[in-house]
Amino acid sequence: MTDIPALKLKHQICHSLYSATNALIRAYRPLLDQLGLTYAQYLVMLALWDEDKVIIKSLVQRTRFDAGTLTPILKRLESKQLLTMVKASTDSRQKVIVLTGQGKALAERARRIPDNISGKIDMPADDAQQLKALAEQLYALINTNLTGGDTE
Amino acid sequence: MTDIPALKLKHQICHSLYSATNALIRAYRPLLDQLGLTYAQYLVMLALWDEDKVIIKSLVQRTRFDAGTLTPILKRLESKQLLTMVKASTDSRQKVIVLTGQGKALAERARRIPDNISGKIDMPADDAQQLKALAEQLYALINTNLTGGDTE
DNA sequence: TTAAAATATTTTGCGCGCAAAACATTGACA
DNA sequence: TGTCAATGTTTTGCGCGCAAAATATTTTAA
Repeated sequence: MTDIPALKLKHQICHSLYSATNALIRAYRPLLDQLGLTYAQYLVMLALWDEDKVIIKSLVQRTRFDAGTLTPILKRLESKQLLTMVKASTDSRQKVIVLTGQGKALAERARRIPDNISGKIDMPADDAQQLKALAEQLYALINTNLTGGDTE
Repeated sequence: MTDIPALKLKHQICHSLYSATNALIRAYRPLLDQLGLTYAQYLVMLALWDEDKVIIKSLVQRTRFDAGTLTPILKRLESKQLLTMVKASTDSRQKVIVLTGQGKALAERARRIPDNISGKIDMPADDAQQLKALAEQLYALINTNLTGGDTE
């Protein structure tokens, strides 16, 4: 058709990244279903298993979720009794996220997920690490050059 | 907290991939806004600029979108007068997607987007190519080992 | 001290992303 | 030839993802 090489779908990094990410989320789904979590909820729980009793702003930074995305996710996790949200005593604008016993206990059941996924996908460890490093690099580059001039 | 190294958010490839992909989509947004397209719509248009007059099933394969996702995207592109959907004469279950004049013309305006993005992000070409290759590899691995046994 | 700016979170509105179910049409084959 | 499975597409329902606006609270500074 309109033969502009740069516009070929096959040349787009974004398409490869996009479809790989979606495929990965799909691969997680059957495992996460067993924990009653979505992929996004799993990422939030990972962050909280690392460290809880944190304010939402901190979770926004660590999970890299948008605040407007995070709020309803936290509400759903709260309604599943995995965490509670309490007003901070020092600054009542803030809310502190605290894992419940159930929330902490879920980590044990999540334990086998990483190996399970690795086994399912079977990418050489070196390649996987490199993919991770390059994705991190891309993320960093985008968020550095973010405030560039309007490319009219 | 629950100190299970494999569950550390920082060790998750999936998180790096996920946040890089979302960041990339955000980076595209201001450019695509000028064309009146979303990111997903842009990927579909890329596929159609490569080749149109194809049935939806073919677009599902090439774009790697779910059929249930593609239908409403195509409807929106149709309502923007960029394409039409006509029943196939040979098999009336199928619908053929045909670009309109406007749809084809939009390729010209989209022409500068790839360079514009590259300039904005400024990742070394080698790294970008490797990232693409690894993402493709991951996609292929997931879709190969897809029908594995239920890892109970 | 009070008005205005800053900060933390929530809400709104729209467009995916996808599993599962529903529909429509065609093909197979008894 | 009629039934039934297969195929192509759409619908449904829910959960993000995110920009922009709204809300609540705190800080700043006049």
